[in-house]
Amino acid sequence: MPAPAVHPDAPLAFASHDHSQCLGDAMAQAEAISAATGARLTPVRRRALELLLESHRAMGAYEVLERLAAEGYGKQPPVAYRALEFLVGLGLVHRINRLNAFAACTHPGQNHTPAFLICRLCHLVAEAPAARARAALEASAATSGFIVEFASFEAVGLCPACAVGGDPRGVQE
Amino acid sequence: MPAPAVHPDAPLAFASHDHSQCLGDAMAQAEAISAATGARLTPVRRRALELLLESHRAMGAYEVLERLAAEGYGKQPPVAYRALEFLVGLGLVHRINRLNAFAACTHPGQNHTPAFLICRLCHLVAEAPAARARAALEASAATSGFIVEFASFEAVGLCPACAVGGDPRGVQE
DNA sequence: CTACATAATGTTATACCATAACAAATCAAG
DNA sequence: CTTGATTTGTTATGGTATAACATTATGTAG
Repeated sequence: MPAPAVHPDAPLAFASHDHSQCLGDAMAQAEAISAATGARLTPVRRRALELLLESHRAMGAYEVLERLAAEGYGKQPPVAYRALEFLVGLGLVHRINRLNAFAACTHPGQNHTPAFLICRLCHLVAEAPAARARAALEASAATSGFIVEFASFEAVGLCPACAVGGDPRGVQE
Repeated sequence: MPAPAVHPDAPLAFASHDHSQCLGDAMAQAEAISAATGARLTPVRRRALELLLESHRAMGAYEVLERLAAEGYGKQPPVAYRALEFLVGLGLVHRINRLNAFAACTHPGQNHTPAFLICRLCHLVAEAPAARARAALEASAATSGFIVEFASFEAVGLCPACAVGGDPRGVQE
């Protein structure tokens, strides 16, 4: 799929909330997790995470790169991809395959299997708990002897706001 | 050929089975679905589907293209992408986002929400029933007022064969 | 403190995935 | 047969991602 079909100002969560606090919390969590695992949350990595947390939406790697470059970091793709890879490895950021994009985890540290809810109209993306879905998937997989190591759940549909607003013709899924 | 008597909701790829029959059945289904919807299952489209059915794996668009080109069809990307798009539209082929690849549906025509089980060692892909997982996801989404229209379930792990063979150091993906 | 090993950053170059836009061929219907 | 829509094919381009290597920073053992 082409470019970030990600809406410029689409927040990551549907509900309004204290944004600066959720950012602070997440960064504190990131610090803690990094420290606990001995991983180094270097300036680029930290900044990449902040960018994702601030925007509260899914961003393409090149979009992250653009912002990092503007702040004096490297200007080539690997700069962004490596920072994102690091963050994904620590569970601080999730990759959304359907969008070829990345989003900061809204509740890192917790043992969770996230599901992503992608609104096809406003492109808002939210993270929902998927523990039960994962259990069901694992059960289904076990029937054929398959062992699930990683599972991704991505849903396309209508967020609360767009659902009430009617359906101004499909943007497709 | 009439609708197949059986297509138990079980992943075919991992189990041994009469491959030529499963291919034949699927092609018959494809014919039927095309006819029913007035869609034209032209030679390129038909061949693209056969290629996917034969390999029983997910294939990238360029891999499909390569094979089509070798058989005298067009040599440019849109040739493959258009055939695949057509097949996806009819539900005969699924797109696997995680792999940026496509796999033939193992039981087309049936109303199903598929989950893809991707072996990280041998790269075989099986389709497993995900009705319960979908129900769980919908329930979770409903909590935040989100309406699920399309859901994708993709699991990476070990297929039965690779699981017993031990873990020969990740071919990973 | 120095020297070494390791990890992180940055670069260039390239590969892979996907689509837009247009021309030619094909087909279905009147 | 002619018309209009669909399909196939092309060229060209754009978005996504990684390999490979040079340089710099960091941590650690001596």
